Amino acid sequence: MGTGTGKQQRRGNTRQRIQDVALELFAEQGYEKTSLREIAERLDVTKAALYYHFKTKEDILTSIFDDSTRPIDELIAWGHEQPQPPSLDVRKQVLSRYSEILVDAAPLFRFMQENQATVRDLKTGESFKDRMFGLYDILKDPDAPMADQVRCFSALFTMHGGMFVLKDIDGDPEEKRKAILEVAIDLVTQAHSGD
Amino acid sequence: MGTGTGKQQRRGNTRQRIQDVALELFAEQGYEKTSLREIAERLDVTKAALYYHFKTKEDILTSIFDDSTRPIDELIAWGHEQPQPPSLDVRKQVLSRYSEILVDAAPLFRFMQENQATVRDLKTGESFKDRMFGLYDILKDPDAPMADQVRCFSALFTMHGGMFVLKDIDGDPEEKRKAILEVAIDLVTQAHSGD
Amino acid sequence: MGTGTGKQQRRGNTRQRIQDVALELFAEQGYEKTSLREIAERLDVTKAALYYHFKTKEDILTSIFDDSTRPIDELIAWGHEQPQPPSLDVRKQVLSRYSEILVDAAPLFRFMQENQATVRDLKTGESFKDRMFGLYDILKDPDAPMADQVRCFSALFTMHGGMFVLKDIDGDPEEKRKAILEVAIDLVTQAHSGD
Amino acid sequence: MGTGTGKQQRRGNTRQRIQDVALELFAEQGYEKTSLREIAERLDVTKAALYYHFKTKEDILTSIFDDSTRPIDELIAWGHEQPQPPSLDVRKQVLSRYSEILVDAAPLFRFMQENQATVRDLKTGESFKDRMFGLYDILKDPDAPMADQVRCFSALFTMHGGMFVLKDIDGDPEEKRKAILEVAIDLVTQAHSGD
DNA sequence: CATGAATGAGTATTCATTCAT
DNA sequence: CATGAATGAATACTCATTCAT
Repeated sequence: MGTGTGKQQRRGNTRQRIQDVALELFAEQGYEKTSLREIAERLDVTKAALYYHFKTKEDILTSIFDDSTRPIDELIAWGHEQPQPPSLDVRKQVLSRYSEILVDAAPLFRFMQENQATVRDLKTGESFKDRMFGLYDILKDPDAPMADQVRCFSALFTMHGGMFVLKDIDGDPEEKRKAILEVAIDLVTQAHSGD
Repeated sequence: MGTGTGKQQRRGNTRQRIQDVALELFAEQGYEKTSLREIAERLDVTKAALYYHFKTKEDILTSIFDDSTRPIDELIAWGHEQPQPPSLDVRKQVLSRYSEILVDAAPLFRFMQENQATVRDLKTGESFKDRMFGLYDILKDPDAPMADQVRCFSALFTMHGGMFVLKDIDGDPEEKRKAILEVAIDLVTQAHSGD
Repeated sequence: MGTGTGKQQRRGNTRQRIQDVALELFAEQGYEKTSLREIAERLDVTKAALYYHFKTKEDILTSIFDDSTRPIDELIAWGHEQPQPPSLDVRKQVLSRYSEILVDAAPLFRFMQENQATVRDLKTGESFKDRMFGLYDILKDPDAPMADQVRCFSALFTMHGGMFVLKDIDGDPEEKRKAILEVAIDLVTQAHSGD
Repeated sequence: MGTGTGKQQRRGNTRQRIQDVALELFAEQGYEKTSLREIAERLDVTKAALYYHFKTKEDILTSIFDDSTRPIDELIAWGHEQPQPPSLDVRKQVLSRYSEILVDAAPLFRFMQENQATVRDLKTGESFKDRMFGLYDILKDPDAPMADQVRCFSALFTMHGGMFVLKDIDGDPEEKRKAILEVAIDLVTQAHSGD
């Protein structure tokens, strides 16, 4: 049998490999600056092979996005089943679960964050925005004072920003994640007690 | 005769007009997706004319950045003159002044935020990052617990994010700015009291 | 159970179906602009399947052409058996029979007419031209004055052109065909009486 | 001074040269099969140079067409000033003038004739068709019997077809043109006397 | 101060074709 | 009988940049 490496082993999983390499390069260099030539070369296939698996460049991105995004959709769906306005506990849970999702989908989120301008007029961009507001919808209490609404947004931003800036900072990743989550939870807690 | 509008009036300030139009387009569509042809066309000059005023495309961006960024440099310089670790009052003042700077330089910041991937390997990108860490350096207390450090970062992020997300939200701009500033100040205050 | 429509029913006649769809698309959009992907998709088979039935794209066209063209070959063969120069009656019969052939093979002829440039350096193109001159050979009298030779060509052209332009014009198709045939016969009649 | 050949001399007339070479190649090989690379190579410039002068490939064709087509527009305009239905003399003059126009614009017309399928969904195709019907409108008498209407169309077709088929035939070009014109005039004369 | 003309390197995308299964 | 996966070569088009005038 023998687990052949190289050209042999890669049958059937080309589609997946394209997505992996593409996301890696998109995150590293940006969407516009990553050419299909580059992706193809790194996979050691021709550009045309990419077009066998995906209809367009945008389609590659979309497919990655749709696959990684399911957990968030589930979280949003769960949130919408909860009573409105949300209890503090629901808010905390949302943040907590979101924090874990972010860790898994880190490269994609980093990409989204850093390529907003590019992605804005792609379908992917719209979906992303929708999801952000979807989360915000769950956290927010529309009757709360403005500062408390800001706090909810801020909690989300803290988590996003934190994920990617703190890598330039010393410390254990898991510990950092927890610190970030703590601050975010603090923010919604204050927003809640303001009621 | 007469002062004439249009082509006549725009003598001598072409350089400035290029910067204005360029920033507008960069912010609207992204740096990569904005071509020099587009900038030139909107100004009703030829592409070659742009090269009379600026050495490269990047140079246009750099020049805009350097011009709009001075107030931040001054703020950082002022901050560094203050004793370390910073008093709560200093922290508050930094955020407050930064908040005003952000309002004025909104398009540039929006651009920076949305084009990180692109701008990362431009000189401009480096400078921007330096400035962010410059501000953070002033706010932070290296001996504080991690959560408090996160709070300082979070304060900065809240301000950045707030500026651009809250435009999708109802309410008077100045009021929103104040709410954002309030939350940011709250964050550093808590960070401070943790000492 | 049941004779089943769709995929089931189409056994064995795939080759024919390819030809039909191909001709339809070739006529509609032109040979170059019709891709094998398009043909395959419309038939709900893969491109590779086309290659099971035909060696090349050109081969598809050639096969259609060869199949639809037999009646003309027979007409030409018949014409060549007649005494030279042809009697007026022979000429009339040739036109008359040709008129009917044209009706049946309309899509192919339309295609040929509209894709001359493309088809010129395909085998098919050569064959087509040969056949045109074959017909002309039967009609013409090499000793007649030039104007009469033109009339013979004109008769042929009238029939070709007529078929495809008159569809943009009101009136019953069969009536139009007859009017066209009448004019064509008139032309060869005049050519003949000039002798 | 010296009339430098080669790269020197060709300043200012590049646009014209592109049109010339393009028409030559379009007519020779067809529109689709002529690539911009080929045009550029034959002119010894880069592809990008073509794009300095024309916005798209189609634009090259359109520009050629618009330039060569003016005489026909004038002829149509003149025809529309004449009383309706047209006198026999007007009809003859239209054909006669059209015959001369065709000689001058021969390559373009040959191209149009041979690339109908391709050109159909280009602006140029529409314009061409419009012009054909424009001429037909002048010649036709809507109240005449169908056969006479066919004769008018036939006259036009005879001229078009004649131009390009007769080159495969022996004889002096000018003499052939006259024979063709004679047949065409005969056709409209008959159509007229049928009134 | 600016333009007209051009370039070289690149891009995403499409196509006819092949072949092992 | 047909497909899934891939290729090589091409295509139209765009862009930042240059330079003589």
